[in-house]
Amino acid sequence: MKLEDIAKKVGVSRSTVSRVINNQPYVGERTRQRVLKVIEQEQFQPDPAARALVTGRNEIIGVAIPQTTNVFFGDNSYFPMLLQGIAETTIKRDYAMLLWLGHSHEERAGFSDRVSKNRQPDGLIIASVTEIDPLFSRLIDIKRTFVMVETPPRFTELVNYVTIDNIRASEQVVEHLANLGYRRIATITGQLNMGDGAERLKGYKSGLEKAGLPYDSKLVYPGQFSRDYGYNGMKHLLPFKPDAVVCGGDTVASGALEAIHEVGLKVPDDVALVGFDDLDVAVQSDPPLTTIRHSVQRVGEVAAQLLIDIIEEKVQAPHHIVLPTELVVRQSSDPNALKEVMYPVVA
Amino acid sequence: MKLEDIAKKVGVSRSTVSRVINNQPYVGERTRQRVLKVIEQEQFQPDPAARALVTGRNEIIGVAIPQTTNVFFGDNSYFPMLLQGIAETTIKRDYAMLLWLGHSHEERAGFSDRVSKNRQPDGLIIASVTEIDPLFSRLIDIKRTFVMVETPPRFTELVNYVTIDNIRASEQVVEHLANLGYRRIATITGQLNMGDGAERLKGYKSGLEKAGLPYDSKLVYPGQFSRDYGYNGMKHLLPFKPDAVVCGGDTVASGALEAIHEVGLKVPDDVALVGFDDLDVAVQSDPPLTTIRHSVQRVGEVAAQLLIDIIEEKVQAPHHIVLPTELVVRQSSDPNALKEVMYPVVA
DNA sequence: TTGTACGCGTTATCAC
DNA sequence: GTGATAACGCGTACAA
Repeated sequence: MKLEDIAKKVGVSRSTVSRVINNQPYVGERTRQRVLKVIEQEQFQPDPAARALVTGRNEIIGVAIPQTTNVFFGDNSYFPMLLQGIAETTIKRDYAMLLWLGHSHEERAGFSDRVSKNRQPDGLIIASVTEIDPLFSRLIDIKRTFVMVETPPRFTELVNYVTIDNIRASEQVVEHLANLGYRRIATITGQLNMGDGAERLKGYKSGLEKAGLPYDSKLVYPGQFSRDYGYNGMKHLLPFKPDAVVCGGDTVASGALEAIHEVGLKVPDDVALVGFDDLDVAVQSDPPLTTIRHSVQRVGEVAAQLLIDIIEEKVQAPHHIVLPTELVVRQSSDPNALKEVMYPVVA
Repeated sequence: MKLEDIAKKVGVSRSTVSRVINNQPYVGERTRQRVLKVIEQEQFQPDPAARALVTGRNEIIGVAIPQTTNVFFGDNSYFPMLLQGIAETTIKRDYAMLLWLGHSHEERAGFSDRVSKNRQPDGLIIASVTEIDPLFSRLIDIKRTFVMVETPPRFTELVNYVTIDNIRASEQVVEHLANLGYRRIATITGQLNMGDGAERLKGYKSGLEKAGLPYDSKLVYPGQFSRDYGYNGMKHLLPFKPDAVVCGGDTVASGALEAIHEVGLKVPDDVALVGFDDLDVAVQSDPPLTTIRHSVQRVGEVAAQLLIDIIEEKVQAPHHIVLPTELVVRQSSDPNALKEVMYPVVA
């Protein structure tokens, strides 16, 4: 079935049918109805390739995640949630979503090539990009439309991005701990060549400053967003006797917790612990983790909205969006925090 | 830049350039080299839309996951791994991957519509489909090329699929427990209207039979692949005094473990516990879970290979592939099982 | 071995 | 309001 077949069936020309399909004016109401009826009858859908050839658009957005090893598998709910958010928007706006995943045993250049050479998507969302990622500069070079999740490593002003307020959130964490009387506040960071990791450290520092506490580099362990970095980081920090540890992520904190328990110390009595992201593991930990809650799903949703708006020229690029966060206090920092129920009880 | 521009630059015709690009014969070696050089210089890539219009192919495979609430977020590493496996193959075969995620607050019909009406992908992989899913029948109706992950709910013989040997695996679990002397072996199943869930129950039953143990419906709790179903299921089973529980998945088992601990019983002393899938949670549990190991990633990889082979007519449909599994014995069923090290130790 | 000419299904641009 | 016709960029028989 093609446009012309429909036209013949209705007794009008191709152009009229095309107008109806694309909701264009200059079609009589009666004609429009007759056309719509036949389209419905025949379950007709215009050929996307033919349409793309002439319009230059595919109604597809691409999503590229270069770092699967750390992000995809480490924080194992970050990624599905981001995708879910993006999907939410693509459904609403009637787009499809093309996905690229980086490979551990593949050079960055290869990934960058695959993604940037493919012209099928009308624009891209890229996440978890490090400072040195070639994809980033490449996309800028070839002037591809894209939106970053997290703050861009460079050209910050020129690039479209959606992120959460990492700096403010970390400041809040430090403030919370300082208010509870903690004085030797250490940190195990996330990956520092990524936007989120770097900003959370930045917030930790400015938080200390605002609280009037000294900054001590011995209390800073540069890590990555994974459980084993948390474990190793904590082992490293323990000799320096921190009374509280701010972690770059909840999985990091869960590793740190393991290390603390291993040496027989208690949380929060001996050491307070704070995560970031409010993943499942934060609630499932014993004790549950104080953390920063934010909606990864919402970030994905908004990033996709922004990208599509840019593609359809509804907003002007560059555009920056910073989404809010919320401090969630649990027992890992405050023994008096409200307890939450974990599972539904049997009736 | 189009085909013709390259042709002009080299001083040959469009067709010659096209032949070079598509590795066709009847091009002089000298000419071929000259063309390749200019293509390289200009970083030329043929317009995918134009190409698709004439070939009818896009080099895109679609991936559809209707059930995000349970599968996507519940078993939070199942999904990323499946995608990672599919991605592995698409990279190798030079395909791209179009992703559809179902929405909790969307009727199944809507999802089914979106996926089946989109003609961009050359074929589809569908996962986690229940018996009643309209997508399944729809795809058959419109004769779309697709490969299922898990055993299809109906028309099993006619549908392409890749799955693991769930039945044999469950039998092995029961055999293992019976050998250790357990006699009242209960089960908390996965979702029974999905292939994996149903087959694992089937294997549990035939396993009992082979072990010469009686089947008791009181010892079967029909659940879903999630932690709270495990918790509730275990609460329900406890009054019937099982001495071992076979769970439909590791997350289910981890919920069951919680319930067992809550009433002050010990694993495996009072009740043995076995999971399925060998997710991270299986190792992280205390005690670590005996489980069935299989590679979800491999399933994805093979499913994509099969699909692309079918698209390119390298194999004939329908085609069925069953991948092997491995029983991993840990402390949750056998106190004498070897202990594994969880984290790398600080140097 | 190379070039010519046509077709793929749609949208855009004109006339009517 | 409606209909003819020219693009869009590429693959491919067929002719040279």
